[in-house]
Amino acid sequence: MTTTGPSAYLRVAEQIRDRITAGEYLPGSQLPSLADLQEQYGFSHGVGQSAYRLLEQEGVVLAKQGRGYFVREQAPRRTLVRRPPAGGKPGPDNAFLVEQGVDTGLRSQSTTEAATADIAERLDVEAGTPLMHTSYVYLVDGEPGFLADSWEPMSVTGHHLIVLPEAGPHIGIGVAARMAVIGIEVGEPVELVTARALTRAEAQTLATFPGAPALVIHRTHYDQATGRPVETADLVLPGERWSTQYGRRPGA
Amino acid sequence: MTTTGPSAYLRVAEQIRDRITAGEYLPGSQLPSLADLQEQYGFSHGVGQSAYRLLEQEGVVLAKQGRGYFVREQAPRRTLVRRPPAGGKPGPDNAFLVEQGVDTGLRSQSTTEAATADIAERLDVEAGTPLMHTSYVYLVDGEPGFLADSWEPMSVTGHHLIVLPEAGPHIGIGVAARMAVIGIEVGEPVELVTARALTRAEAQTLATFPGAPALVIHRTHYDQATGRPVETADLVLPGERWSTQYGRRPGA
DNA sequence: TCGAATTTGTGCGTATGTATC
DNA sequence: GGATACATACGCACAAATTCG
Repeated sequence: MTTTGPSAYLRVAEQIRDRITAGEYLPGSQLPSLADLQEQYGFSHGVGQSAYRLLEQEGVVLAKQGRGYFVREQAPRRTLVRRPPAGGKPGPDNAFLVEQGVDTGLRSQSTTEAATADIAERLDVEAGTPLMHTSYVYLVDGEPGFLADSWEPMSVTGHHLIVLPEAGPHIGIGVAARMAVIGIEVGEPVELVTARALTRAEAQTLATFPGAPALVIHRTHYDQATGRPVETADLVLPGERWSTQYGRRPGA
Repeated sequence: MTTTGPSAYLRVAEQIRDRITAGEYLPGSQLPSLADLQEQYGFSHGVGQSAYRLLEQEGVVLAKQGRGYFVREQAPRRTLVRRPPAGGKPGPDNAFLVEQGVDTGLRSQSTTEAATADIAERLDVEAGTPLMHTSYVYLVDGEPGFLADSWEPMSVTGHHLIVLPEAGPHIGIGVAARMAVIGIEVGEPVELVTARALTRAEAQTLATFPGAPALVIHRTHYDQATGRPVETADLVLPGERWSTQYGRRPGA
């Protein structure tokens, strides 16, 4: 072909997109494999891959390595409430989802590590200070919903049973309650909220595409008596599926 | 090659990144061209391009077609404080920037329009209700910093001098103060925060690229006496340059 | 004004790696 | 283990932007 129209992968992408919006391919169903496209259009499989990657970035299809490409079904957007009702005590991050009757779960893994410069500054300690680092995957309806990473200085919790946030008798009760067990009263956390693109690894566990906009919350809890930080965490929420709420409607 | 180390473009990227962080390449200076890299490392120019593209996604370098690659000089990230000190009255959106000594400005434009379904729901009115819609561009150091769009039912402010938020004697004092003028006491606003990609138009006025992750805040003010919403707004902040803070460190 | 040289961007084929069934 | 599927790396040709003579 000498016609110098839009390039091959764009034409392929458009045809597939049209078929999806026309309802020819239904949400959740499998799309033609790269080999199918190669046979159908005559281009190398890289063309089909470029087309699918474009549609993936548009949020239209989902790639599963070793299985195939699928029409994406969009989950409803959920809201994470970041402030308890006036006078209430803050619970774990998924407390208000549970309240709303959403089925939630949790996977976590703890390791000890040395503080990076970034985390050291947030916890007001020297870089290299020993920390307990816990990674969480919050599940919603059995699927990964959002991620969290928490860091606590070993000097705060190291000598107590609660040193492992998600083991022993104090599972899933939230930072404030865990700290209360060892006599530390924490106030309302300070939250720094920003937006960035998801990394490849994050996108994989969250079943989205790399580069998707995400809400990132840097949360720090302070000891109310001394004013010193006792815990800091990063919450990573895919922007497409989540919003977070600060404040409550009066009378509601 | 049977050595299965990290791939070529990752090694190249790491070396360049190290040189930048070591200060060998200074912010704003030009980096080796793809041809230079090709000669230096012996790979095809695609390897160098992949390396630079990775560094570009990390925000470390900036590509200018036809000119070369440059070490990026990053504007400092600014923080928008979304809660006043305890006991204080909320001011306009840029109040805390002014407090921090940042040079801010404002461009705005008001029109009357009918409520869309989306905005009608947020303001608890019928779709089609007449609204005053005001678009803001907040300037920081003379450059567009973030965007805001505000909607108020004409039934609330229409008979008063304050009907135009940014004209007359009540310019730039914030929603709470303006509403106080007509005898309406508003409480702390409810803010729904999410992340999405910037549209082409937004990216243009904010001097970023379309698709860049942005923080979007849906803010609603309620009349404390009646509980009814009196104003709602969308704040759009490029994620790369902004974070928003909720809560304050105790004692700070 | 124009064209050549230089620089980055895009499209696409091929080989190889890795996950799934 | 083998077949199938997607992912990554990389080379090359050509396109587009910039600069300069």
